[in-house]
Amino acid sequence: MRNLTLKDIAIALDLSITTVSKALKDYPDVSAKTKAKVKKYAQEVNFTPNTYAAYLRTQESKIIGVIIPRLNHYFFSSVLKGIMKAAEMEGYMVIVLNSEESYELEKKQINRLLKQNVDGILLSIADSTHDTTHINNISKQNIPLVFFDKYSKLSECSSIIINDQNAAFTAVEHLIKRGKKNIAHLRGPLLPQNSIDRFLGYRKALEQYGLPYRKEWIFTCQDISSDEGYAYAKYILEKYPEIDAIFAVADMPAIGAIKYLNEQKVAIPEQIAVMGFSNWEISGLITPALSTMNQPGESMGRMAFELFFEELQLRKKGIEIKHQIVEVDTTLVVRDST
Amino acid sequence: MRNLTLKDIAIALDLSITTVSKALKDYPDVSAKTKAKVKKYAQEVNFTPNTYAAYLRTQESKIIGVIIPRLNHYFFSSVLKGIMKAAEMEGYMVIVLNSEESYELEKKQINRLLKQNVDGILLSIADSTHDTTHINNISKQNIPLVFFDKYSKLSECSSIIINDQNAAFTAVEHLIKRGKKNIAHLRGPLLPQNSIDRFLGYRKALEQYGLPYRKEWIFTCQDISSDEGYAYAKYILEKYPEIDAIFAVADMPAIGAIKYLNEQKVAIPEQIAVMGFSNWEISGLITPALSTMNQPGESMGRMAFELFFEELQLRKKGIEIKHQIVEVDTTLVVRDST
DNA sequence: CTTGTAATCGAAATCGTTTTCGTTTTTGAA
DNA sequence: TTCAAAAACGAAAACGATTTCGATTACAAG
Repeated sequence: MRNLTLKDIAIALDLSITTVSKALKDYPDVSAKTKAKVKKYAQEVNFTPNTYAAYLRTQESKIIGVIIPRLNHYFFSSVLKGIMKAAEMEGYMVIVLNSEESYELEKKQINRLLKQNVDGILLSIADSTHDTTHINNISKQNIPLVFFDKYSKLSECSSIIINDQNAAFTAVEHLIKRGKKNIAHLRGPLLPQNSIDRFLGYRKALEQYGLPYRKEWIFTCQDISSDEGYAYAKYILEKYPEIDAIFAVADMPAIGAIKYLNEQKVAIPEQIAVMGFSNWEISGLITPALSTMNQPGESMGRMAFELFFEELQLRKKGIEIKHQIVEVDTTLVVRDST
Repeated sequence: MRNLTLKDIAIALDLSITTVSKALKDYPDVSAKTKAKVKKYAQEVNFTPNTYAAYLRTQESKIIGVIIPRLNHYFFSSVLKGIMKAAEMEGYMVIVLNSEESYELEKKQINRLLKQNVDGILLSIADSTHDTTHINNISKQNIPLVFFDKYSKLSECSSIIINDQNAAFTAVEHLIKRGKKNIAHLRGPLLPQNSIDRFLGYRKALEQYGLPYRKEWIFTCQDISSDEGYAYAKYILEKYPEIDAIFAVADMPAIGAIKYLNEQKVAIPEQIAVMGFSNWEISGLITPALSTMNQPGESMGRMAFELFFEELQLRKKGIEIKHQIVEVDTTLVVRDST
């Protein structure tokens, strides 16, 4: 049982293919009677135009591509969920690709999407991406591109992000208001702007509250894993017993740190407070529950799609597009670890 | 800059479109010289055939659809990761849809995929799905369907699953070997076969080791959430202080239970041991680390794609397909909670 | 120098939809 | 009744790749 075509309908109703097509698309040169008849029949037999044939003429695939750097990762899969829900409302399908934080893979995936003729690409740049020529290829093909969460200052396009610096500032400020004076930072790697910004927010908070910034209290997590948090917590406890708080670049290292501190029966938050970043589902479930900054993944996803969709409409109308950088609010989530 | 077409190459090399197409597909009636010339040029200009145009003739979209019931869920996003990696190796793209465990939405998503003319569908049935006529529509359209993790006995098609009953048996057996005698079970809802099977495995282990099965020690988690685990742990502690172990249908309720037990300063595993199911990334990071059954999501995803791909090849060759039910091994992961 | 065969190549139809443009029919006014 | 304008419809040409089948060329044998 194959799908019906316009031809099938045309034969059934003794009309031409042209008229059927036009009736379904409400062309003005089809009579109201004919339109009604065609629409009724199409409804009955559950007809929808073949998207591949339609593409050949319209050059619209009604498919967008999404590239995320990590798949089984709470924040990114939340974003994906938001994207998919918004896409569905406008009748779009979503092809998902994984860059695994790899520059090479990201390049490859972008090319795959371009070859697939998607109507737009939503991208969260891989940590290891150091240049953007592959990304600029997207603009050359003249299809909308929207960054989410991680973006590149080198490529001019719409983005949906959080203000990492302000959020980190808020987080560290919270630790300070809790009376903490010696705050270490588990920072992320050098490449994604996010971890730089969070680091800057950390430093700014120290400055503003007159606390000394100590370089040796900055520890870099290369893959932002719990293992790193665990190891650094151990190192901190042995080497810098005066440290009374840890601000981690993400929830995972924070959770790893808590695990080690729990094992050592260190009082959290009394002896050492721990602050995460992102608010993963799990963060409220560990003991002690992790204080963190909430990053609204799902609505970021929805907004990313909406940015794409707006841009597409403008392009169709030939209106010049001005790219928007939308900053989403983060909120402080205070739990038991601070 | 639009994508190149066969026509562009034909003009550039002063050949016909036909010959270019045939050269690229290694037809025997094209001379070796011409083939080499065409292939070299196609390589240089990075030509790949337009998939939409190709589809019209071949009826192959090189896209598969995946429907999962939950997106920001460690196990399912791991499966997705495995599917996508395997699909990429065979040049397939993956459209992902979310059923949100809803029967209605699952129906809708299947129809969307059928209208999109995907080459195959990989499906993990929603918990609330009670009949399968919408699934049988897929067979009517004659496209391969593969179940993963959750499946329906009513629809005959290939599946990649674990043996839930045996795995649950192993889990409970482990608790028994640890000397636990009063083992409660946080079971899942009545609909997905998985939670029934896990329950049966639990009961079988009790029987086999001569422990009494007590109906009032079975607690049903409707959405398999940590909140439910938390609440039931509280109830258990107050009402049945003799219970010395909890086997949960999944990691999330187990984590919720541990959270409550931690708050009440109950010794885990001495007073109450807790056993999960699935082995989420986070399960090893809570305190105490959760013992659980490992469910290899990523390789299940890979194998699901492979089942689809094999079936597709057979169909192309006109060979009759016999559906396979592949059972993947689970492993016992012993940590600190038992 | 024919002639038959094998090796190469290309014209054209096809997939299903969209859209331009021309044709037919209807309508209303003169 | 006649005729122009408006309304309704359909033929046909795209879109880009695939594939059938016919046409051309090359080559060897007679």
